[in-house]
Order: sequence, then C-alpha cells, then structure tokens
Amino acid sequence: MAVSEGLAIGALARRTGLAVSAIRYYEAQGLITPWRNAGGQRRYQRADIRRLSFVMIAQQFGLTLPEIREVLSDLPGNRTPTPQDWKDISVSLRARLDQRIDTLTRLRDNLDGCIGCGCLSLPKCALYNPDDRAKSHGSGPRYLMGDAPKT
Amino acid sequence: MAVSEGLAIGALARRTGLAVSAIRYYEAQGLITPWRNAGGQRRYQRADIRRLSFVMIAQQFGLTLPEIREVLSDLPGNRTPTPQDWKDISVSLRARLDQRIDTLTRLRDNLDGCIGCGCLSLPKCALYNPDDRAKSHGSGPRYLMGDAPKT
DNA sequence: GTAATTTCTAAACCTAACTTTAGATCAAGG
DNA sequence: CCTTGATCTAAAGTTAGGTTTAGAAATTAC
Repeated sequence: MAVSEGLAIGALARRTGLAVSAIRYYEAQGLITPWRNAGGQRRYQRADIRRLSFVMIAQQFGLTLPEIREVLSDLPGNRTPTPQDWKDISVSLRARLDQRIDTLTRLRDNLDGCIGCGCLSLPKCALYNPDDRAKSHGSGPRYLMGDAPKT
Repeated sequence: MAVSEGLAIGALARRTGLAVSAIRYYEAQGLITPWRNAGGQRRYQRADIRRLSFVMIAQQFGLTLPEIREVLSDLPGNRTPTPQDWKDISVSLRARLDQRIDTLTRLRDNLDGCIGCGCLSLPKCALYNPDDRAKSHGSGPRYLMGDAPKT
C-alpha cells in the first residue's frame, strides 16, 4: 500500500452517499478534479469527501452548481483545505442563506394581508417584486417580470 | 356584448403578466380550466386572473405545480371564489411557508458549528437530515438519502 | 370582403441536474 | 489465467416548467 493511492470513485460514492454518476457529473461541472491512475481511472483525495459534502449542503441551501463552484473557488488550490478554510467559505454560504430567509420571511409577512384583498390581481402587489425571483427555484426558461415573452 | 363572453387567452396573459404558452401549460397541468367558445378558443372568467396570480405567488414560495394544484383544489368548484375562500387557502400556503422557513433557519444555525468541524464528512451531521430534502429545489431525478441509486 | 391579429394543436426544443445504457477496458480474487 | 466486479466514455433519457415553431382556423379591423 503506497502512501497515497487515492480513493476510487466507488469508494468516494459510498463515503458521501452520492451516486457514481453524480460524482462524474460534478467533475464535468468543474466542482471536483480527480487525477487518473495508470489505467485511466479516477482517483480522489480524502479531502474530496468533505468537498462533496459541502456541495450537498450548499445544494440544500438552494445554490446552483455554478454558484457552488464559485463559492468553492475561494478554497486554496495549492494545498488541502484546512478546517479554517472551510469556515471561511461557510461565511459566504451563510450570507446567501440569510438573504434567502429574509426574502421568504418578507413574502410570508405579506401573505395574510395580501391574499383575499384586491391586490392579488395587481402587478404592484408586494408579493410580485422579490429580488431574486428568476433564480428562486426550479429550472428551465422562465418568464418573469421584466423578462419579456415573445407573445 | 353579452354579459359574459369571457376573456381571451391573450387578454388574460396581459392581465397576469404570464406568457400565453404558460397559461396553456397550466391548463395541461390542471391548474386552470377555461371553457371554449363557438370557434374553439379558450375563454376565461375574471376570477381566473386571481387564480393565476395565486399560482405565481405560490411558485415564489417554492411550491411545485402539483402542490399548487392540490392547494387550489380546496377552492369551491361550483361558484366563483370569494375573498374569504382565498383567505382560507392562504392559510394552507402559509403553513407550508412557515415550515420551509423553519427548515432553512435550522440549517443556517447549524452551519457555523458544522462546517470546519469533522462532522462535515459524516452522514449523521445535522445538515444531512432535512425533512423535505428531495423536493427542496430544482428538478430532475435526484439521488438523495433513502432513495437508493442503481450503482 | 379582405387583411392583419389571435388563437389553435402537436411536436420539438430548452435548462438543470442527473441517471441509464452499451460496449469496452481495468483491477482484483482464487 | 480466468472470471467477476469496478470503471471508462459517449450518448440518450428523465423531470419540471416552460418556450418555440409550423401550419391551419377563428377573430378583429378597416
């Protein structure tokens, strides 16, 4: 056993709970970068378990994969991230989460006064102008205020 | 002009800000049910403006279209919904929203203590067991805890 | 009464985030 | 050495939530 043969993709999958196909997909999206062994198979570092765990958590917070990649780009590239490194990027994650919670809370507080009254049919209703509307959830092209449809 | 010719789909689109194609799509998903005029064109009631507005608001809250359809099913089918009817179903909406906010808040409160510590690599971490994980956001098949992948 | 709009349907296309499939190659156990 | 299991790549399929396109029929406007 050499000091560092690395983890095979199946082992990493078992450690993280992710599907093998998902890990390959994340690589294609630039979220993780394994090296290859002599036979061309992917090998991962121990630290990648944590990296993928972070990806999963950030996803629960509603970040898209490109957003997560961006957050991860603040990790040092030249060495294995330390606990402090992880703590540092968690700050950025936390800020996004705080904003999301604020938006939902604001929306909720408007709900009671708004539904049932006339404003539900008006475009100026407070519920119609959230900040992060277009990206709030789901995928696919989405027509939203200020994003003119063809017809 | 008869008393009730109804709104054409284009008019409804202008009133709500939705694309015509989206309105047809919502019909296919069972969210709205127009009638047809002699020529086969869709006609809508005035109350449908509010119905679609509700759909848009519920979407911002993160509900999927099937969920919204379910919420809307509590409206009276035999008559035009009254303001009180709308208020009633808003309660159901608010409950879901409260839960979502709670989940996010709990997640956030765990974040600082969790990232950077060893638990980030462990499946038992508090961040790994949210209630509504599978449906929290995004689309497509998603392998998540308790939903075994094939390989 | 004709021209310009709208609307109709069905089917194809789009994005995000993955999974499935197929056929080939690698690695490990006996 | 051979067999079994793990990986590899590329391409196609899936879901949600829509949009685009094409050709035809209905409405509206003049």
